[in-house]
Amino acid sequence: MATNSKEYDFRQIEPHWQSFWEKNQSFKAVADPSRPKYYILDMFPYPSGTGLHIGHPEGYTATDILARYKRARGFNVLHPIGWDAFGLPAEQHAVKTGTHPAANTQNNITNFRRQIKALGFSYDWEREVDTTDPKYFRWTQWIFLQLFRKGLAYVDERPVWWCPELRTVLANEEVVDGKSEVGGFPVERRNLRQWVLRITAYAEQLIDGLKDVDWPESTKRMQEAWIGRSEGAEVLFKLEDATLGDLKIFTTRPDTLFGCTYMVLAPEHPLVAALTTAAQREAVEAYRRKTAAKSDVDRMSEADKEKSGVFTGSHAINPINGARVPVWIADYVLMGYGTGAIMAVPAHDERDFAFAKQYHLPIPRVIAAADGSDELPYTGDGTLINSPGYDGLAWPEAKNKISADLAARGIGKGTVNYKLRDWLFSRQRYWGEPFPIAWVNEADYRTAAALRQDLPAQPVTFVEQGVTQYALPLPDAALPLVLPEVQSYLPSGTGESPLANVTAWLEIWLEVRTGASVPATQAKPSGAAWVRARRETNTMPQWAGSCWYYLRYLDPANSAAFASPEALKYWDVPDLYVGGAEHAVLHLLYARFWHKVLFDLGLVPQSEPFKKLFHQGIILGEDGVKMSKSRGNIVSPDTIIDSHGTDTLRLYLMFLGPLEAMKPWSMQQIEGVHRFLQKIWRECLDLDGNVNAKIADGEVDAPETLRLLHETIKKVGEDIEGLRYNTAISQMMILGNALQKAPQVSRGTLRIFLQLLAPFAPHLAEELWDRLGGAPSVMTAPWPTHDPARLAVTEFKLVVQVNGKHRGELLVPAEITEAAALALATAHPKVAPFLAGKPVKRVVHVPRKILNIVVEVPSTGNL
RNA sequence: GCCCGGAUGGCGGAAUUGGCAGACGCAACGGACUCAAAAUCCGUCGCCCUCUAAAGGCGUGGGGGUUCGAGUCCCCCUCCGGGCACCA
Repeated sequence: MATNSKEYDFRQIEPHWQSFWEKNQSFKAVADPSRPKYYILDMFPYPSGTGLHIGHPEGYTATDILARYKRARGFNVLHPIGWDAFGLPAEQHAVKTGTHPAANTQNNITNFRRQIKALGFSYDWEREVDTTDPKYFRWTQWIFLQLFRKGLAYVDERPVWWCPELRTVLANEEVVDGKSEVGGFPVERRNLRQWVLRITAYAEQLIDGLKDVDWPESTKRMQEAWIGRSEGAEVLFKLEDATLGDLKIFTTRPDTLFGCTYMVLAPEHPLVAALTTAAQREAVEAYRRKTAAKSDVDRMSEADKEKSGVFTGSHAINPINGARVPVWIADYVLMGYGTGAIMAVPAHDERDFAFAKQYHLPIPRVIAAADGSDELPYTGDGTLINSPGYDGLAWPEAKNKISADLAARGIGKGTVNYKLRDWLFSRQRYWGEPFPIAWVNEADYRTAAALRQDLPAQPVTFVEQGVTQYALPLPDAALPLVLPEVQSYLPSGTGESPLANVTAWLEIWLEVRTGASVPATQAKPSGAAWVRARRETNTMPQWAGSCWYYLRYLDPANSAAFASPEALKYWDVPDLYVGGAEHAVLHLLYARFWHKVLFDLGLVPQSEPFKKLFHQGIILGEDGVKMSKSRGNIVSPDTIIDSHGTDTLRLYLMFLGPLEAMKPWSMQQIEGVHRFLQKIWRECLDLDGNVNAKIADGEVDAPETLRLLHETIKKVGEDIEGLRYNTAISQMMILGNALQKAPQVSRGTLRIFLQLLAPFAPHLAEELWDRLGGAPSVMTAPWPTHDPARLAVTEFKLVVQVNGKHRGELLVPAEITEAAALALATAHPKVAPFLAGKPVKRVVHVPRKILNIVVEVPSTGNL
């Protein structure tokens, strides 16, 4: 039932149809194996306190248009939304105000939900997920336990940013120029106990899988570069002091082994102390202290500055030629990559070259440049020189041969290294998923191991003050482990999370089979399965909840599994995933990692989670720069919905330009699309709100109008499939203008027009569809199909060129021959003068497009 | 430094496999309607030359090339945006 508004009163019409959809559950998705499904996913938002940003509706409108279109094409569409609601801002707000972060989070969600509903998106609200809901994070914890059991989670000391003034750990992005972003206090590196996920075990699979997905090439390349696979060899160098064993290095260039004139160890390398001679000890120790005080960031920012390092006093033996080479330490070699030790070949490596110059080390050339140049360092192709036994070989050949020779001697083997590091998976925070882990002593762990089948093959341990602690997972039945109430959301002050202050929750008696617990201050319950335990105080990072939410949408209320096998099979993974390019690496890599683990465990049917990915572009402020509070150029969707309506906002966001482009907002341009919608309203209804008198039943449309209609059906459909909404809208404007100029329009034509418009401006389309006698909803009408016969033309405009220059046009029959066209062209009054007296050299005829007559140009002597 | 992406009127942008550059929209200008304004409708709208027009010339960041024909393909360069950055 439509409204009775006489003019385009979007303030009445839009809420009216939104409540119609809600009442009719128009977007509810029900699994139905007899129908083809289409799963279209948005990156779910973090519900911030500032509300929706104009960038949100850009991506969400794009997916909504496709969702509505696919429904009209007969697909069973799954289009869900939810909240990535754990996160730092809510926690900081809690620290400031003392209110529970959950309360603030729920307020923000309520506001986001209101804003998103006002935009008229066709989400199935019954599938809404909230990562902070224990019913949701129960399964986040459960998946973590699967990783834990598989040996993919471990505990290690890792350096983190610590701010003594704020008494808290800071994330990398909260540290700016060595100071805390909040307050500007100095920060330092501190080693703290951290959970780490073994994502490196999946490095190869994560690269391989990229071959099978339809993603932007740039995003695939970024992930590839992030994983950073490189093939090379590990080579053993004997140390001069044979009691110290061998020094293992990694190189991608074994062919340059003869050019090695020194070795470099990372300052943290375990052999450094033993290698350092008495004479060098003081200098080495000083250098190591200096390096330890620096962060990775400092080490990086000094990258382009001078190299630095210290000689250890010891020497190693080059296995290829027995040469005695000095061993140095330098911070340009990183302990975290390869073996933390390199052979330096200054002639053919920029970094080694800079270092050798600095410390006056020899730089012998062993690769002759292909172009004969003698500039150093030289890192290009060439053939070996100064390499007895290998001289004259091209370097790839030499690489193979030297590798093989070293392997035969048992002192080298081919290796693959990755830049990818294991994933630091814990935060010293309150507002995150608690780890379902309790720490126990060795004897109690043995007790548990005897009673349970679900512990990892190797126990996860951590040595604290000389005592080895064992990580005991809670049994599945004990999930979710919820956050305790705390007195203060401030960190503990020791670098541990606020959870470390909650003694009754933290120090417990634990029943190892059921996960039941009582505070340790109470008497120990009787029974051999009760042990003394301390809960894990870290919480999971915000990435955790977003790693698998697309699976929960399939079956959001399931309390027996994260999703049923039937739901996983029917809905499958998203057919399209739309979100910002800022998640190109982290979120999209982490989620792929989890999905592959679930696949290997037989818990999901496919090895990649996101078959097709698209990044919407950024919308800049009217001043052409990124929207920000400080610039005051932020546009709020609420304001525009109030002034122009959500249909106008949706249409304008899509009309701005290509979806993937970065483009500026313009308040003037939005008037254009608003006028277009008003024009359509007037085409359908007169000033009294009655059906426009020019609308007639029957065949009243001119043939050219019908052709345009069918061209538009074709183009709009194709453009929606290709996410080219800007050109789809411009085609609809062309048709709208033509209908306006026609003296009469058939009701059928107008109704098709409204169907095409419906995915873009659904409220207006519903209203006018109803007012023109359509029922019960424009969305239930099947998508129109174009009739190819209507597109046929009998004659067309042929462009005539002379020597490639446009000289005239001919209206000719569709199937004209080249000879006939040439005859017409030579007689053409605008063309003839350019042909007069000049012999025709050649004629190029592209049927239906162009006729180019190439003639001899008499030389004019001088130009 | 390395790897991507981009540059088209006053503005946002359009242009199958190379085939009428500037669709569509904004702004601007002229006209109709109106007492007037808004709204709406009709028209003009890349630059140069020209009284206007006809006709012509130039034109897709810059320079070269391939081609009957280049916004589109190739080489070099400038600027802008994004990512990575001592990974041996």
